[in-house]
Amino acid sequence: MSRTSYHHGALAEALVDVAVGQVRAQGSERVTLRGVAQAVGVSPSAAYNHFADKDALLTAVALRGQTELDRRIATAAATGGDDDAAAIARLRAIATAYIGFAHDDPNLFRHAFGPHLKHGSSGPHASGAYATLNATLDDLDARGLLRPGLRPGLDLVVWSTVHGFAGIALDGLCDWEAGDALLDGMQRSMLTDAALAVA
Amino acid sequence: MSRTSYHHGALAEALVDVAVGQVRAQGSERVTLRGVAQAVGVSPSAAYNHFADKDALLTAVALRGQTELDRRIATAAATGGDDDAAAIARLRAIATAYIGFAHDDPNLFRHAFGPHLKHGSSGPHASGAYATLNATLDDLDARGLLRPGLRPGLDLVVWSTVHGFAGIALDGLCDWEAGDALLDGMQRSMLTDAALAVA
DNA sequence: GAGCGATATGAACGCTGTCAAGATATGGGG
DNA sequence: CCCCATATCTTGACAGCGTTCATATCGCTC
Repeated sequence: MSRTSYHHGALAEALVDVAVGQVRAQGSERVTLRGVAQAVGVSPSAAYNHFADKDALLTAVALRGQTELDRRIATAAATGGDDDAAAIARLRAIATAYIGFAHDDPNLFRHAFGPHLKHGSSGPHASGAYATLNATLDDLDARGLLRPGLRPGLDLVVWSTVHGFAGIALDGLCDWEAGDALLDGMQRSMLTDAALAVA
Repeated sequence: MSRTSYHHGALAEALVDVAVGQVRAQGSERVTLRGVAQAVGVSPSAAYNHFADKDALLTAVALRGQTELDRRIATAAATGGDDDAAAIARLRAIATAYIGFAHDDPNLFRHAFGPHLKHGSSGPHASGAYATLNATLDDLDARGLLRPGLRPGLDLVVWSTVHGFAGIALDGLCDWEAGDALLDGMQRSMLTDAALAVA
């Protein structure tokens, strides 16, 4: 960080920081390369020393969004004790965190998915959030809390359900309050009667 | 429809038609008011006699997408006979049609949801597709094919799951081929063992 | 200290959405 | 039958956008 204004020192990071803020505040569609550069206090063309084009910058923003989602999921999964009730609560907490991110940060969530995503590995989502969900479901299955035969493919079902609800609520097609009922319904469909009694 | 080129006669409809085509082909982000006008053979500002701005035109396109989705769902729901197996197959056909629309027409599907959607009624999706899904689930419940206690809220769960998978596959986060496994898992979680045997 | 690569600037280009003013077609009332 | 009010389309212009290119400046190495 130089005192002179000519060389910034960490322009790339600063640009992404500001861009994330503007995507959050205005939605990715309204974000302008020129506007981001001006907010950083730099000329528009300076950005091209660090990003190939505007899309590259927005891709970096999308990646930040994914990271933030992973962080929220990890935090949610790290709570509770070791008993069956805690295992069930953990799944619920993960799902709630996912929906909560979409609710708290709608513009960043929308941008984190969508065309700017880089699908490096074709496998279902190489991110940490998906691994966390898988581990949580494995735990539930090992405890015998999952209805028999349901575990295979359940990760994708749960992820789709939560992700789909986030999108639907985000589009104003249903109220966020319906999220609790959704998770209730999801749990009723996958847990054993004994597990439901514990939960 | 005049022979002279000055008055078009049905510009509004023509603009939406072309705009739908361009959204389909290039994605809504790349569609240009000027490009649409030129394709129709009209000056850019002519569009402002029929639409307040570009967003209004894109909203009309989104509505067309919703209509197309409704049409596909209705077609899928109109198949099969009156026995239990047909009722189950109907649910599957609806879900497959939903995912199929996203797969066949990714750009239009993406645009049909998202910021350009007009959420007139705050209730969950006033469209025909949602009513069709509800009726199908009611039918399954009346036949006793649904696990007890699952019906309330199941509409939102199923819709979220299918919609979420469409979005996930659309983003390249998992393969479209996983759709069958997803629907299998969904059915396993909601149908009775007897119903699964019939299916 | 000289020079060199990385980094930032400024002006320019073509494209975009949008608007105001003028031209033209259409349809209903004298 | 004609004429005018009105809806419709064109032309020309404006500001703002992403992007590029030539130029200027910094900071590091020899």
